[in-house]
Amino acid sequence: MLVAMPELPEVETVRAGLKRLIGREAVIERVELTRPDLRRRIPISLAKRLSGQRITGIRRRAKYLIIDTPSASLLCHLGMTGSWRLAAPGEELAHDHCYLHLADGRRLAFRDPRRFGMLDLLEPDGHHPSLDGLGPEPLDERAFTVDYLAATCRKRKAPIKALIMDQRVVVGIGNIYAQESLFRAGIRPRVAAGSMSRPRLTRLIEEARAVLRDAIAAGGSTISDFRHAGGGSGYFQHRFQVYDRKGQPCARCATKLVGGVVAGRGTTWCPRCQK
DNA sequence: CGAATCACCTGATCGC
DNA sequence: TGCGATCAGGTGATTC
Repeated sequence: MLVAMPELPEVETVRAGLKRLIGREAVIERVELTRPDLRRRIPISLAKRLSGQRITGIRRRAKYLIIDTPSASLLCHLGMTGSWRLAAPGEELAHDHCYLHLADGRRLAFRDPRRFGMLDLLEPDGHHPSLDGLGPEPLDERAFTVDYLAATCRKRKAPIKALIMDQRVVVGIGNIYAQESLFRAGIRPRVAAGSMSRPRLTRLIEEARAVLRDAIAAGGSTISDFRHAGGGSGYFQHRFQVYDRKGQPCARCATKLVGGVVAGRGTTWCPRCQK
């Protein structure tokens, strides 16, 4: 089965799903933690700070989900395998790490088998070590500009793929959407960032936005243990053109796709379409 | 400083 | 059938 990890479109889909699920008047009656840590320790004050609080909003920043309350916010990263779902009464799955018991009797479950995710408190001032220093949102046309990207790439010898996956440069793009963006833009992943021309960077920005928008519109991509908020049925399986397709024919020219390790991750590209 | 490498973790897959 | 090795990847720490 084709797999896709939670990158910007998937997190955005979870955000939208949770928001619809929660509705207008949701109150967190109680927070139940089933373990003290994920990849990092979960603060013991988290349950106390969020219990009894009304949910005032659900946001996304980069690949982070933020559930706001007047007291503090819940900052959540899905890591590789994190998911939120509406748990059926009495349902407890392996790797359920946190339950938000709502005042209306419903229960939201955070599950993350691999525990690469994160649950933390975000103070009302909005500052957090994981958020400070993040780059612009790729869909923010005022912040993620070709001027900005060209200045960032200048004199950098790292592969362009490494740059666009670097959350300090631009957020939300992981191994999958980096590969898809580069394919669509006709750029080889190993090209040195500093050697990219302005027109090519412009094209890359456009294609990255396009593929992210497509995936959001399609409801995010998915993996076998990834559930959309609400656990709905029939979630869409996004069609990738290069990710995990090494050895298969290019969708555009039918040349056999090649692969290697770029920026420390498995990477596939078309040797003919991408220069 | 930039760039590369490793650690974290479980489940899926592969070879024998 | 079973079992060990390998791989996947976001982030953050470490190394060069």
